Amino acid sequence: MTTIPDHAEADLPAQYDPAATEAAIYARWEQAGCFTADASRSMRVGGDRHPYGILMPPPNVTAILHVGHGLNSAVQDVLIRWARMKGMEALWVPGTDHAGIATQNVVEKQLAAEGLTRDDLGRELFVDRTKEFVEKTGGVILQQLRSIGASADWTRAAYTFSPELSVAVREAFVRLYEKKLIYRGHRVIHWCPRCLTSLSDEEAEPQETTGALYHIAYAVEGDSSRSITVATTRPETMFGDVAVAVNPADERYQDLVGKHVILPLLDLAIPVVADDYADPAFGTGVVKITPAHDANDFEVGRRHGLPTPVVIDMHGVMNEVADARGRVPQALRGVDRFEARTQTVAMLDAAGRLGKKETHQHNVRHCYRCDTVVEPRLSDQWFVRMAPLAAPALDAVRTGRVRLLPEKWVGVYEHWMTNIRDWNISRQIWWGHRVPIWYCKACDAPDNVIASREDITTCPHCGGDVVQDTDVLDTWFSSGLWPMSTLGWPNENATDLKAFYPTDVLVTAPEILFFWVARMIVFGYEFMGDAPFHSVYLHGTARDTQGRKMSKSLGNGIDPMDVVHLYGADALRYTLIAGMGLGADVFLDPDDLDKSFATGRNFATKLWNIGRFLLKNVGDASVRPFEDLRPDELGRSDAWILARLDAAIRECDRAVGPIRPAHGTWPDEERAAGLRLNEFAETARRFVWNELADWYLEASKGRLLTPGADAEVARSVLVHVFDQALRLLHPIVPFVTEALWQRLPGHVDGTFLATSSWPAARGGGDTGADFEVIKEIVEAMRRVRSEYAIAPGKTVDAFAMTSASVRTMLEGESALVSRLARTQLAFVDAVPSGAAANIVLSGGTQLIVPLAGLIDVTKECERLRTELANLEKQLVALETRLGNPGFIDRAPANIVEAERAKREEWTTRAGLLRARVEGLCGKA
RNA sequence: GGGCGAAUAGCUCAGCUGGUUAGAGCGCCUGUCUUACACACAGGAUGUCGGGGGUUCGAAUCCCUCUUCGCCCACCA
Repeated sequence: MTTIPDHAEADLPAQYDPAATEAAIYARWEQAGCFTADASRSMRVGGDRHPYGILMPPPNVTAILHVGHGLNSAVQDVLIRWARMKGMEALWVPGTDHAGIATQNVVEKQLAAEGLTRDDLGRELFVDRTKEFVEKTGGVILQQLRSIGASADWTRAAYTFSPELSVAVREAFVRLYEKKLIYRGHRVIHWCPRCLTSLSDEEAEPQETTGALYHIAYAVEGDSSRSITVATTRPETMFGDVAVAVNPADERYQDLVGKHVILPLLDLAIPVVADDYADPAFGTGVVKITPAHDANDFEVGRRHGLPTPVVIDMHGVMNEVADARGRVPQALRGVDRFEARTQTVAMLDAAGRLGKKETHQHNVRHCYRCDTVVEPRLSDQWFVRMAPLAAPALDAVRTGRVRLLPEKWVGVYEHWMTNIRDWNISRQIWWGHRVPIWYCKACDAPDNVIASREDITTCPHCGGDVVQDTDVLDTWFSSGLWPMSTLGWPNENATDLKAFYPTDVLVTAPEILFFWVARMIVFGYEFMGDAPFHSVYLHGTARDTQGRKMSKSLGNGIDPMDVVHLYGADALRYTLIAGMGLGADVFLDPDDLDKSFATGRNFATKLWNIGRFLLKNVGDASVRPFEDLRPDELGRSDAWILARLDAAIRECDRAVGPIRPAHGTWPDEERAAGLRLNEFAETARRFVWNELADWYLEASKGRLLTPGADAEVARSVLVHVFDQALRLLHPIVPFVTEALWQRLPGHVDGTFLATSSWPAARGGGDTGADFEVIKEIVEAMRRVRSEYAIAPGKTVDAFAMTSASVRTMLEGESALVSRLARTQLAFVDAVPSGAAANIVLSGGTQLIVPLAGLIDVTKECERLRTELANLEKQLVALETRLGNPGFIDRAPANIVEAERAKREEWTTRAGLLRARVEGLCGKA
């Protein structure tokens, strides 16, 4: 570990070495408690500061950091560091998710490697083993987050399966149950035959699949000459058929309604029912009804009072599971569903019942955790009644209590919320919060189902034995409570809860808008009576150069830790933040990290070198306090850089945006304001690099080398401006800025940039216009030098023809012009004769550069003529506009005024240019 | 099938409620080891703002339409 001297000598390496500094800096931040929020300082509990809270989307406890986490955390860290510097009591709650199915799958894989299954261990041992695994290797990601600089409050790290959070889960479940918002339902749900659990609608992901549509002929009972044909993609489910349905309006089949058809292979008579569900336009217009294996068929079956034979078991294997005696042919029993499909088709073919087979594009749902094809299955599950809960959550977004950014997600959210379906929250796995429901074996009254906040062993009604429901809850049920449970809910008097709920911004990926975000809002209203946050920042995805999502399976991912080791956390953060528009994807090349992260790495190095320059040229002798400088002491470049700093501060503030809605709800004009972190990064970069480094530093070199009062002013301004720049950049690149800030002259031991204040614009004062003129001359002269390929070492003479005031000013800065553009500036009252380049600057100043021996007159004339032609073309367009009566009448006065002023300037410029062309090249 | 969004420089994107000669980063070209930085400095080139139509004094910006991509939702067996 390297220690950081407070006032380092100037012999720092030319290249920033993040590895040597980052870990040490982070350790010092953490030791000093920089990131630990003090709830008592929140205004909500009588403190002196506005609270500002962010809740980390808890990564899976088994996860290791990938670039998506990096991106997500970088955004949050920029915001929380910014809020902290803004003087708010900033709390970023980190934590992990026990991730039910995902974690269970990992442990099952380990067991499989040992030749074991979870059943070999039994429930209790399996849960113990998983717990042990999680304790030992879980939470690695939280450590990794430190190395990318995440300034979370680790003293409050939470875990969705901790004892505290388990209390919250039970409380929420029981309350909802008591309000009859949780109920047990017997219906067809999505079942993963590999994970052996049910899934919510959101967890069963549709994938576009090319399948086959098989036509099967069902003979009409009592009329062997007639048959009707059904079309199905899953022929193996035919053994569970209890009817065929036709549309009541479909004339083709009207006479068959009420009659029976013979189910092939089984010779079973099943009724023909009329139901609107059958679409006359699809396939043959006849649909087979398999209530136990299709959610829609289940509804049809219910409407018509049909039985529900189950012919596929929990493993996705054909079997007579329930109400299905004699329905599965002997040959198919115990056969996997896909193999059974092939065999069924062959059997139908042999029986002469198979019609055509068409290829068919359709969506097949897959398990979001293991990608197995989901099987619709009839079973008993716990559901949350969503419609009443969704209403306030929908309203929150509509009224602006909660804003979603980018706003395109609002429509998606509203659509989902208005068509919301009940949420299946029970899972038939072992790793998770056990459903807090017990069944009494003995008594029936009032019913035998007991929901309890405490574990119970006996029935509160009859004292008999009870057994707990074996299901666990959907992992998203506990995540949905995250904003409350991490702050102490259900203890409504918990200080953190009072101090920080509701929080401010939630940063996450749009993929989990419904899984997580919507449910947090729902629970927030149900249990706390308010939304958990006022802004949702939905960021994009990390993609490779071909636009593919980075993923483990494709092997196109980038390990953020590699980037940290190679270029540092700041390089990673800056590259991600600067490259990511609001909601836009980030494109990186996993095969060329050097190129991908050059932006951030180069920027960190640039900052480092500005620091080196400062330390070398300013030294660590005491510096006049900036506040003591009088306006008349400031040089032209000082005034200019201070004005630019003010502008940069304002632009950064505007980019990050309003902290929170002023009155609880976002007004329309602020709904999309702020959180433009890429604009923030770009503005800060432009200021530091293109203004501070490229101009102010260059302008200060001469001054610093000449001891005296002006050098003291320059030292003071330079330190002040760099200090402010480091503050502006700290949220994005915390390490290098902290390392440099602590080396600034006057740094007080034990203080951190991380907990210092955000810059405020000073306002008023000199706008730095004088320096702009100098800048323009330097730029013009550099162009001339480049254009005419003048040797770099050679000094050029230039004559300026300008107003007396500008002339006086320029005379005072001739040394600067000389140094920056290697130009010897003199003044004339009239354009001298002879070959020369002539440049007209804004404000009418003319620069005449004699180029005897250097200039190619033909080329110069060519250039001037082109310039003149372009200008004249623009002027014509401008005249047309100004000559248009409609424009004068309708356009706002200030626009018209601006256009007139422009005409004036361009006309003058064109005149001068024309004269120059005539002088140099003769009449055209 | 329904809904939403996008199309601007070679690439990734800014361009806010219509109004300077449409911008940035990266890339590209030309010079330069100028005493903080070659991970740098200086200079430069590049766009019928997806096509067509309309509204307007004025359109990259608003409206319609077409084309092409993307996203979300959905029970079409």
